[in-house]
Amino acid sequence: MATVTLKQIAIAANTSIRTVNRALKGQQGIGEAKRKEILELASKMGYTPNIAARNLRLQRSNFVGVIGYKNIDGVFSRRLNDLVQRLEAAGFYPILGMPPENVEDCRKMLLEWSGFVKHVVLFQSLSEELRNELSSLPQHFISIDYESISDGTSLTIDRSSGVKDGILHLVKSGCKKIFWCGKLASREEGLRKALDELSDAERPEYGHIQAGINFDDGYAIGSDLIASGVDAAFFDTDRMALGFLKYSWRHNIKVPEQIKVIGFDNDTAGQQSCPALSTVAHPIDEMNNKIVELVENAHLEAQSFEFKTSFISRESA
Amino acid sequence: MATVTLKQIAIAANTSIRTVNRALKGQQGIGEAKRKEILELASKMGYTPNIAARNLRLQRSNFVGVIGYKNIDGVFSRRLNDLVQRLEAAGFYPILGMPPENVEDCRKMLLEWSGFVKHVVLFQSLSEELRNELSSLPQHFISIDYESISDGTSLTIDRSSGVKDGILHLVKSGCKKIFWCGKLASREEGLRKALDELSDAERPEYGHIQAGINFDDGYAIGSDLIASGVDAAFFDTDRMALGFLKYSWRHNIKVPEQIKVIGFDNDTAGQQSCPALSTVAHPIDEMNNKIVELVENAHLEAQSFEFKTSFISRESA
DNA sequence: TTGAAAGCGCTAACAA
DNA sequence: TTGTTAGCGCTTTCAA
Repeated sequence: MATVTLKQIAIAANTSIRTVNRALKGQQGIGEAKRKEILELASKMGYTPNIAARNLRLQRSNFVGVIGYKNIDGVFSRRLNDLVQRLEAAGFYPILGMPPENVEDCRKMLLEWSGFVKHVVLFQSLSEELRNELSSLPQHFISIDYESISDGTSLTIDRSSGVKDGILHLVKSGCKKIFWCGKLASREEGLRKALDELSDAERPEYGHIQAGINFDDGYAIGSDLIASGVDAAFFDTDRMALGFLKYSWRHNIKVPEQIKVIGFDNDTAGQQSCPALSTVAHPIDEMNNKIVELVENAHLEAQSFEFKTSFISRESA
Repeated sequence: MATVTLKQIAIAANTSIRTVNRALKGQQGIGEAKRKEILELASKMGYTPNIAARNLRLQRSNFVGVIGYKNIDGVFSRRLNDLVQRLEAAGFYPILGMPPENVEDCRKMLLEWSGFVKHVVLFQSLSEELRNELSSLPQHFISIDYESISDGTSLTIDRSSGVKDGILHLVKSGCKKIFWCGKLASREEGLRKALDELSDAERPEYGHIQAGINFDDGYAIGSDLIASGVDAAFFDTDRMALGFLKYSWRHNIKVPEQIKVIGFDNDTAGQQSCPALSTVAHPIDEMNNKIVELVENAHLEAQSFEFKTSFISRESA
């Protein structure tokens, strides 16, 4: 912890705190000789300003709370990485917290942050109970992608836009029978939009396999999917699509020749898979820009913004 | 930011700050009736203690600086994820910083943290210039895996142990000709140790392909590696091994039937690849335990500790 | 040009 | 049982 203080320098220089402060801050109203002397002394003594004390005095904060996913791997890690860089460029640093298990833990964590943090970015869906609890806390909440805290601002993601483009891409590539695998309503909405946009002649046959959204789930539905005789499948997540890729690899099914595959999330693993996975990407840059803007300008009113996902075509479709 | 203060409650309750403080802290020396009244008032007014002020007064800190990799994806993200959880359980929260580009930026960042943070965990190799600079700062540095800051403590990883076990595993599986692909000395050391440990009869033929350590590099050396007629290859990183997997997939080479493959890092992508990648894992749990221990006990003396990597056998070898 | 002093919100020794 | 007060390290107003 900071160890040498203004006072100590003042004593050593046989002057007042105010004068030392002037010298250090490069302010007017101090003789050149004295300034130089103090500066040298400060550097010799290894002075470091205590920003915590400064912020207390100035009622400022240079930290931003970030509450993330349990599993930092995956999309969240890329989002966070980008956010950290942008915040840093603006002179802010993130304080990281895991999403709370219960109301108690959550309250405790945020109280530990109080006085340090004005804004908290929430990358996590929270129970209504928790959201109510939070709205009574002094911080301003920026919810990413989920229900906003009352009085907080929210940035949401339109997942359907990228899915729609993906499906249209499949149709343009000649697919006649497309299945949706998974269970997330946000994805289905994209599917629907694409189908609605197509004429009766263009519209492919469409089906749905209900399934979980992890690697193993994608693997598990492999045989059903193949049995259905589809041209193409859209999966709720990349992990899931990767699971299906594993299935088709084991059973000698060629992707995309026999069946085209699209995932969702733009995970790193999908960029490196065989074949490389076509996917839907989150609007990371745009959202993070907005977050930094809100933090910098200390916007504390409730607002909301929406951002669109986009389709990325790679080897699998 | 916290908005209602002890003073405000004191005024509202028509008493002194000290009494309010006693009530809130559950301390002795206050009448039951008064305590109850104050507690109710505080909750009605939405009081939140300002921890920044408390810490300033108590000369304490509940944050830990963490300087990470540029790219938070990969091993680092898993390490960080685990560390955040452990720190939180101990009542600490990480402040995240990107590894600095230059001495200026680094100094600036750490100065912004002063007063908030006693310990800074460094997950990044730093130039000697930077390390010297840091040793003059008030924080205590815990270097993970790299040259330590003078007066700091360091936790290092013995990468060779896991590599050695991987190679021995290959030999036990009957491999007669093994190549090392990459360029990292830490990996070669493991190879050497394995070869030294084997008798002349057991020792496989051994070769080396010099290469970069990314996905594309692994792909690029595919043809050379196949041409060499090896039955197993060890790659410096999982990304690289994944690149080779892509090559072999494209050229219809069966892994592990024709060639066994081992990577390094235990990346998520390698758990999901086809085939699942055998790899060498970092000692994440043990290291993070030690970090939390150091932070909790406010160990400020220079120390060093070493941790071992371990081999994980999956489908590719 | 220089310094005394108040105060950010909190804790705790000490006095009443 | 209650209150006064000093002080953590800093900034800044105001007076000298």
